[in-house]
Amino acid sequence: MINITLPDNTVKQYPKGSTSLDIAKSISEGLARSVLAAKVNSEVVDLLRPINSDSTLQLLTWNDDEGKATMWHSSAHIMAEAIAELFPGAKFGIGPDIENGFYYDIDFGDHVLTQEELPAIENKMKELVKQKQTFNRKEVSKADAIAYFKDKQDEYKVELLEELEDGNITFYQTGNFVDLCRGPHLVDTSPIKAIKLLNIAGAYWRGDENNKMLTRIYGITFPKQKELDEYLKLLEEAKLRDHRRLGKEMELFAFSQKVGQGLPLWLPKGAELRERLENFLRKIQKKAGYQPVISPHIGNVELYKTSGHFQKYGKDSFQPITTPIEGEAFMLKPMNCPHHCEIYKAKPHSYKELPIRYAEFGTVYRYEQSGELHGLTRVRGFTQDDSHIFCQPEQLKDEFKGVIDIVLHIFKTLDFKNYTAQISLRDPDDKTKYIGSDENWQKAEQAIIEAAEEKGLKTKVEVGEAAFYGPKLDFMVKDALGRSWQLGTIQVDYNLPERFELEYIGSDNQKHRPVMIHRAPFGSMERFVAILLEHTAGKFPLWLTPTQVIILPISEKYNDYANMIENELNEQNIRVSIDLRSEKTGKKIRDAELAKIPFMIIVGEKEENEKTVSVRKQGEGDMGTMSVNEFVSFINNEISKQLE
RNA sequence: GCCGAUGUAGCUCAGUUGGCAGAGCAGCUGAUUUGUAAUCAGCCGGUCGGGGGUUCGAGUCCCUCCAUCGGCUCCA
Repeated sequence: MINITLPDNTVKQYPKGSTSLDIAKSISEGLARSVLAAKVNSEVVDLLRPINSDSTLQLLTWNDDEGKATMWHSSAHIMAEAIAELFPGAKFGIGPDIENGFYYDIDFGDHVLTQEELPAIENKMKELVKQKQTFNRKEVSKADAIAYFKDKQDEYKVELLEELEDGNITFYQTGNFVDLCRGPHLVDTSPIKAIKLLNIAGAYWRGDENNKMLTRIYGITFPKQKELDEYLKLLEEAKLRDHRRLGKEMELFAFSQKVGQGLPLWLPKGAELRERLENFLRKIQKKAGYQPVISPHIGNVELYKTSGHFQKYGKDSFQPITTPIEGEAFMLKPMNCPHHCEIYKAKPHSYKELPIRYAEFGTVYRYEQSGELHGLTRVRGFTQDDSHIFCQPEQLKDEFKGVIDIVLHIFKTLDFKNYTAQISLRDPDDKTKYIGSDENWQKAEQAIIEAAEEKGLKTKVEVGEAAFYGPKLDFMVKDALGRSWQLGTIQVDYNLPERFELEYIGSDNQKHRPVMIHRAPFGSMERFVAILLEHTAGKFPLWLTPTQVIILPISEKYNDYANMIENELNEQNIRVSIDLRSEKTGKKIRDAELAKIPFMIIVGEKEENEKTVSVRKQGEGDMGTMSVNEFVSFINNEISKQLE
């Protein structure tokens, strides 16, 4: 007998060699039906894997991420099986589960798979699932495995196999389809009740753009049709929150083919909104001891050779502008740091001045690949809420923590709850991508890790994601469709101060090198506004939204009174508009609701006689009648609550 | 940049085997004077993404470029 410890710490005895499924059955039939995989001693395994020694066991169902992952991974196999039947000769790359579903990368040879063919694959999958096919695990030797896939002429699997260690290789078979796979998998296909193949995309084999591009098919499965329907509805609703759509509807920004792709045009309402965001941060920065600076939009190529950016990105930038006579070369500013370094150098500095914090809403231009451009989140011209902090080495950690505070304050004010704090470190195996000494990298990475830890941030470490001059702490936030975007960023840099030979005079009367922090709490105004749009579905907080109040007179008879209220609100710095059309009130309310204006003021005979206003809150309805003064203090109170 | 898809009025979308470019909303004008999510009528609005080709004739077929969308790659 062996002892099995369940999640609630109860210990039960089972015969040696019992499977997780046996144990599930012994607990309840219902559990046995819904269990998808098992976590035995923190390893997720097949339900049919025998357990031979005392273990902890967690039975994984659809409610566990690992349970979902197992089902989706198995679904990827079934999709591959369906494709192998429908498209003989198709070769298979990799087919993992992902956050929402699964994909498989497939080489269809000369055949170009179209969206129209997906239902046929889906139907085949449904057919296979109905057969209640089992997932049969088999351990194979490396030589046999390679021979099998060589025979099938599947060079992708052969390539994968050649990198695996012998004695560690397993196949999984469903029906006639055999796949190289570590597992785990479902016992059989019966939990898969609803299937949807979502889209087709190209993907480079092994993620390397020098390799062949395979066809990637994304799909998702659920244990209930209802859950699939709900998921598809969610995707539809996400489209309504797309910032590109909302930005157009709300007249915040636009693009023009004539101006050029990736070059956003801020419309009046968007420009004002952005200004409010900038002023919000300016106020915070002023309090935190930042000083504004301004630098030009172009800089001599020599500047970027000094910083190292030219060597690293010169080829992929907008190419230098050359002067007609002297032949000097200037680049469109792709980042602000080199300029700020030169501002620092404009005069000698004492240790008593440090930290020096230069801040600039700096517009930069980067030649992003055309396929990468995406609304306001990835553009070729954008404005960073940039700052560079120059400090003594011993001040670094406190400064870094101060910046974390600013980022968190902004996220809290704008209600970003689901962010990931990502520590991006250098890839120690590929140092060619980076500049600077090992010692400085070590110090910089240590500083970030410690500061994040001391601030109690839950962080995720990504190796190889650092900037070429230093490691960073990035705040990642998801858009409506779940795609992750970097907003705030804080970076430690020992390298640029060296390259620019920055100095300060220490208390010992000797020259010392400052450490530099690059930081942008919003990231860029463009991307931040985009993500904020998607999070709020265009219903910005009151302090930020373009129009706070709209006045709706019941009929033209009350236009004069409405105009009077408008003037009073204007004088109180409330952003107010007025709907003087000769439409019925219901129509005016509908339009104001759709325009996402937070408050409507409705005035007619009653209000004019009583010198009051009727207030309606967007999305909620009638709030009753009050005086103009009461309304103004109500609004101001709401705003100060949001900004505290 | 790569793979695939898409591009018709400001927006959402029709447009038959190639045969006179349409609707709703928005906008403008007028009527109406309205009480908490759509009043009625009329009018305006198009190089069918650009260019080239096939054809008696192209929104429709072919080529090419551009832009957009979904991914991949990249992201200072």
